[in-house]
Amino acid sequence: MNNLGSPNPNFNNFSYFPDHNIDHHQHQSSEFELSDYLLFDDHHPGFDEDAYSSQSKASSDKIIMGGSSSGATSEKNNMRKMKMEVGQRFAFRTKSELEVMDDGFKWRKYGKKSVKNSPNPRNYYKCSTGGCQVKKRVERDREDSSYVITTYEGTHNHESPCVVYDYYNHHQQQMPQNGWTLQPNSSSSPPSSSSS
DNA sequence: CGAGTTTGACCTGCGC
DNA sequence: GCGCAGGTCAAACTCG
Repeated sequence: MNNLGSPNPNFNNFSYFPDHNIDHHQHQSSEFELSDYLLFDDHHPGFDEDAYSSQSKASSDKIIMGGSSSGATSEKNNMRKMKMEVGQRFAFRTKSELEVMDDGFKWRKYGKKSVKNSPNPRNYYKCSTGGCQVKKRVERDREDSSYVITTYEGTHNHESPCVVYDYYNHHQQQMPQNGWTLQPNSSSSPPSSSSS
């Protein structure tokens, strides 16, 4: 993984661990750590999480890159492509016992698939905020099931609900600190408020 | 009762 | 053209 340190500027309200914290060979204390992250965007088609997580070539990348493909596509097919063309993709790998990271957004699970060559199923989530088309895929690393590979696709068109919480915290100081950065769902020790 | 999850079916693209 | 694999849909189900 060589493209570390390229946080996606379009990924709203998403914070990144600094490079020196990214070392998946030195996990010691925390039950969760960000180990790797990848940025996929229209200008770097070579970086595809499928290439990262498997040897198989995926079709979704082509779908994103190619706005209009064959032309002989059905309306439904076009709809699919439109849905896919929601923005950038960003994948990262974390060491965590929990699969679902609480990144501050509200996700709705819409599918689950067993993946070939992987004992672990892949889960599909959509942002449940109305009008937001961001999706994410969550699956365990096939080579080391203690790692979770999360792939985000698209850009949120709204603020993270936890930003509201942060705002509320600053002004009311009553709500429990709800760190919205990468953290396991049930974690009670979020990284200290990351918003400056 | 509404929101979220589960899960089997369906659709599409790709490789052979 | 066929089969496989990945991704999505949607009805049924669960939970608060």
